Parts: sequence; structure tokens; C-alpha cells
Amino acid sequence: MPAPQRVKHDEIVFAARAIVERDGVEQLTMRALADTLGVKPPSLYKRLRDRRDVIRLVAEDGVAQLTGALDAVRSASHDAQGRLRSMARVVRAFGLEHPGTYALIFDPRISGEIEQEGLRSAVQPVLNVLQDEGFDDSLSGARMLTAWLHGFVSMEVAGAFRLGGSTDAAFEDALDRILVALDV
Amino acid sequence: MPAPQRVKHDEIVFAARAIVERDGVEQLTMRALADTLGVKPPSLYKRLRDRRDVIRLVAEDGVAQLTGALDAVRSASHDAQGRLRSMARVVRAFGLEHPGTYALIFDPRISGEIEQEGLRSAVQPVLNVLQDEGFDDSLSGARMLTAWLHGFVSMEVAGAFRLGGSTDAAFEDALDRILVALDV
DNA sequence: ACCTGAACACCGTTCAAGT
DNA sequence: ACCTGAACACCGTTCAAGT
Repeated sequence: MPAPQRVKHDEIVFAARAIVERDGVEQLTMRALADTLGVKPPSLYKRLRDRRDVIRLVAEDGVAQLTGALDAVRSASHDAQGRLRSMARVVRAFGLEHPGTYALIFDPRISGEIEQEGLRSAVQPVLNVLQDEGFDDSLSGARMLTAWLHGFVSMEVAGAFRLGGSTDAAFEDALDRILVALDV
Repeated sequence: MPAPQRVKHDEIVFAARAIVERDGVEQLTMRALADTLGVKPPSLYKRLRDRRDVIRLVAEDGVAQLTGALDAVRSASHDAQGRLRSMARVVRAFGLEHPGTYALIFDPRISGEIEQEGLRSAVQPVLNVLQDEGFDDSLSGARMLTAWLHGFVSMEVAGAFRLGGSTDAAFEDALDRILVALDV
């Protein structure tokens, strides 16, 4: 008598993502994952290749969510400047809401394996906007904006801006200056 | 008869740093470290609290090196713009030469424990230069420059700039625009 | 005083045996 | 067809016993 499948693929990803958000990647063990799913560790290997596979799925789930959020605001503004501003805010909001997943997406050790790479998925939408505007040197502009954005968010998440002032204001202020520097 | 001390503290840090540079942090195990030192794992606990302690020491060693390199170029230029430019190049060069250590220094999970914090140690020298110049809003300016710089270097190290063009030129170009945006 | 073997609690992963 | 217990090779870490 065949044993019934007790756990669906999506449930695994959901549970794994929850562990990452709550406790960090290093706590995402096969044991912890099996426990929250009410199953024994070896059973997971029927659905997953190994632990790296789990982490990859969590990262891809995060990328999909971030990409979706970026798409949602893409048409919100009519001018390039407004669109870029909205997109930057979306990335920052995602990082502050999901620091564990954000770190995972941009971790070079993982992002190399992601289907739709984390880092490229951050550069690409910005590049698209700049290209749509017929902006000269779109690639280097996109890189400058995304480098600043990723640097700001990861430093903020890491707590590097502990000292002084509103980080909200610092973000908006620097974003203004970056957009001016881009000359969009 | 007391057994002679077979391994010095500095040798441990040196060996650990070498493992990180060559194989990455995850390969820095107590076993691997003991092996390269010609000693058994339990012996390490006479000199170190635990594995986190080893990692902390490696990170601090890297921070000291980076700080030293920053100090060395600080007086190389007479104007603020030249100093900031040199410092940015030094950080980038360090990241490209020591990607494993760079990632460690800026990893929020480790930098929180470092004596002289990695992220702050990157912001501070820039902040000093801007303050020396009597630059208004030095803090937010320092943050903008360091955010862009850290973002650029970590994305470059992660291989996010695979597609197209010289990254050297992209770096210099963006650095120019950032300095203009800062209006130093 | 320092070093070590043995031991413990954890991992990830495999596999034969159960249903 | 899926699940599980047992087992293996790895970790980090502790500690009593050696010199």
C-alpha cells in the first residue's frame, strides 16, 4: 500500500522561507525544516536534492516577490525619474521587511545558482527604464544607481547607520542626488 | 613536565586568514585550522574561545589591513576630492584582492562583534575627510559615497557586472559623478 | 602548562526496510 | 510511492588523562 504524499513542494518552500525570515539561513537545517513540516529529515530528499537546493528555492521565491513588487510600481509613474524613485523605494522596503531573504538574494555564494539571478534582477528593471528613455550610457547609469541602492540597503540592514539622523531622510536625500547625477 | 606551547596566537590568525582567502569562511573549520597548524582540534581551545572567535580575529585582521591602507593614502592628495578618490580606489582594490575577507568584514553577522566595526571603519575615514573640509551635511555625504562604494565593490566581487564593458571605467566614471553630486 | 583521545550533541545524507 | 530508523561521515566542543 503506497504511503500518501504528506507534504507538497510549495509547503516546503513556504516553511523554509519562514525559517529564514525568523531565524536566519544558518538555522535552516534539514531537521528544523522536517520538524515544522511534521516529517522526518530523510523524507525531504524525495522532493529536494539537498540543503543547497532548499536555499536556492527560498532565494528564488524572494526574487520572484521582489520582481513582482518592481513590476507593480513600474507603470505607477509617467516619467523615468518617478519610476526609478519608486523602484528604489520598493527595493529598500523589501530589504527592511525581509532582511534574511534580502541577504540571501544578494549573497554571491547563492545568487550564482539562482535561476533568475538576484543581482541581475535588481539591475535589469532599472536598465530597462533608462533604455526606454533613450538615456545615453544606460548600463553604467543603471549600475551606479543599483550599486548605491544595494549598498545603502545592505548597510542599513546591517545596522551601519546606527549613529545619527533619520535614515528615511538620508535615503530620499541621496536618491535625489543620484538621480540628478544620472541626469535623467 | 609541562608540554611546550606549539602554536602562537599570530600563527593561528595567519593560518585562519589564509584558509578564508583560499577556500572561503565555510571551509574555516577547527579541524582544517588544526591540521594546517600541525595540532589537534582540542588544542585550539587553549588559545581561542570558539569558532566565532577565530572568524572575528580574521575579520579584525582584515579591518586593520584595510584601515592601514586607507591611512596610507589619506595624506597622498592635498584636496578632499583627491583624497576621497584615492580612498575609494583602495577599498575597491582590497575587495578585489581579498574577496573572502571583504565579505567577512561587511557581513552583518560578524561585523557586529568586531572591535573596530567593518562598516563603520569604512564610513569613518570618509566622514573625517568631509568634516575636515567643513562640508555641510558631512554625515549624509559620507553615507552616500560609502553606500555606493560598498555596493559597487560587493556587486563586482559577486560577479554582477559580468555583462559588458570595462568595470574599471565604470568605477571611475561613477566615482566622478558621485563626487560631483557630493559637491566637494 | 599544554596536548591529546575519547566522547557528546549536533549536522547532512544514504539506504535498506517498512507500509 | 512515500516514509522511516539506522547508519555514516562530518562538524564544534568538553574533559579527563597523559607528558
